[in-house]
Amino acid sequence: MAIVDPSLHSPNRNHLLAALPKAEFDRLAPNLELVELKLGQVLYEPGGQLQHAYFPTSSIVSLHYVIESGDSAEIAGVGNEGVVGISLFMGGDTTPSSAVVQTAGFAYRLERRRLMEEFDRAGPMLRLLLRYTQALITQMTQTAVCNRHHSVEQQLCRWLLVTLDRVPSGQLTMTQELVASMLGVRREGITEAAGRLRVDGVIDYRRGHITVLKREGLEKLSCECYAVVKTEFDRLMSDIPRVETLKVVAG
Amino acid sequence: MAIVDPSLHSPNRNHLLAALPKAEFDRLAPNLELVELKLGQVLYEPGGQLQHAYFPTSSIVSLHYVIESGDSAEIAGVGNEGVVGISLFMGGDTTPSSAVVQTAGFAYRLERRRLMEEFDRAGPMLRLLLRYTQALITQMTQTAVCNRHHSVEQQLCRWLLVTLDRVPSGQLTMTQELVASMLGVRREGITEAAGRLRVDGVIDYRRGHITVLKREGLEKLSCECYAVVKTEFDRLMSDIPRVETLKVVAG
DNA sequence: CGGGCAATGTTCGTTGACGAACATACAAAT
DNA sequence: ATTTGTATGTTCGTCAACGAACATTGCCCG
Repeated sequence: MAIVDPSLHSPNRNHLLAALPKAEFDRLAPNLELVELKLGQVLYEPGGQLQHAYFPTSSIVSLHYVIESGDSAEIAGVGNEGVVGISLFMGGDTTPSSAVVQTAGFAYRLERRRLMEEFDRAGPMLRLLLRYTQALITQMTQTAVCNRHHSVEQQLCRWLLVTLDRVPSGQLTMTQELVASMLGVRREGITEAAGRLRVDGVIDYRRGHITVLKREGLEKLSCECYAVVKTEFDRLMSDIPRVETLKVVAG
Repeated sequence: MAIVDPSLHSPNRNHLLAALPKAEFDRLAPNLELVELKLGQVLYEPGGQLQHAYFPTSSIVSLHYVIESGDSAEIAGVGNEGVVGISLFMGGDTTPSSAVVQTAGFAYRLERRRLMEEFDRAGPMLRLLLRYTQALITQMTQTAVCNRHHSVEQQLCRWLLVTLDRVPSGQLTMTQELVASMLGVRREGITEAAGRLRVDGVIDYRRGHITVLKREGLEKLSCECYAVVKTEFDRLMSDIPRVETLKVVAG
């Protein structure tokens, strides 16, 4: 049996759960189920009925859209700052997009019914989730304009920065093919852009692994979209107190 | 003094207001203020504190984003099916985008405070606004992927269809320059695409006016995005009963 | 330790959109 | 009716991204 660092598996590694007042958190805690998300796993597909909301701790989930031609694009990403499944409380239960695990890891999931019970109390949980949804909208908005006007290289840098924020080690497990699918561009386009970044000493990589060497380099080459989203995210989520010292409920 | 058809100025020409149960509508009605929105008028700008929500009746408002280079793109449009100012109730009060009047007309506006009073009752108004926000998210999502993968001509057709749904006459007051700014492309690109559509007999136009002749033609040449959004919109908003026969409160 | 295969590298022609520059023509105002 | 400004038309060269085809290389697994 593997020895597991409990801090890695505490619900409060997810910022939303951590931001809940104690009363709300304690109500939810017994219903939070730790699940392991594997690379490529699909949390929901277009039209599928979503049964759980997922609060990532160490995993990253990509909200992904596939069009008729087979081409696709990432609409937004969700890491430990957010939750997958906003359509549960926004209404409609499903969306035309899908949610795919982009980086393997863990998440806590909460049954649709439990989520709605808490949401319908119209208390802190509702305000928190709506505020987060607004931040997610900012991300989507920026993605739309970024797709229109910025180059593949700029978008790659932006994407690496966002991912880096969620993977503090800077060691990404990620093929160029996968990155290309996220950005909705050709794999060759990523190969070329990544090659330039490597020559510049900004990143290094080998088969399925990308290492960020100079974060400032990415920031310089990225379009403004990274900073805009980050700033807006911080503004929206900052006045929500982060509860740092929640005790883990002992099994 | 101009004689005005009162049905044009009834709040229930806005689908959201019309969908409210009588009790909720009656509470809000005294606070709804009819305003005329002029072409190009800016309802809010990035960072500006939004003071009212706007429920369009005959006007169309474009949620618009301008990047550092000066280039821009439309993120979504709001007509009489929706409301401008979701950040008021979602949280944050403002967004990095702006709202610009794309087609002159009327709207009812509601003070931020009044809106929040009703929203905080956690009744039908909350559910309605969240459901609409989910539909708006679908629009933004689709715009993001459309910007990545579809041609200017396809996007023009999509945009004309959306606008046509909000302007039943099919007579749009709109320069190519303005359309280009909406789609975030060059004016010449619109000239060329529109020229092809005219040759095909799908549309006709003259200085600042576009007339749709064959709607089916647009549907054929448009990308899938129009249909996806429309279908999803209908799904999300259909189980919300439309109140057709609200009485106008006499002044 | 040596396949075998997936990931990465490289090249080529093609294309859709861009940016700039300029020509034309319509509609509103004098 | 003529003017004038703005909307539309047209044509360049340029370029970033595409699609396809193929070469190479690192890593896992037998």
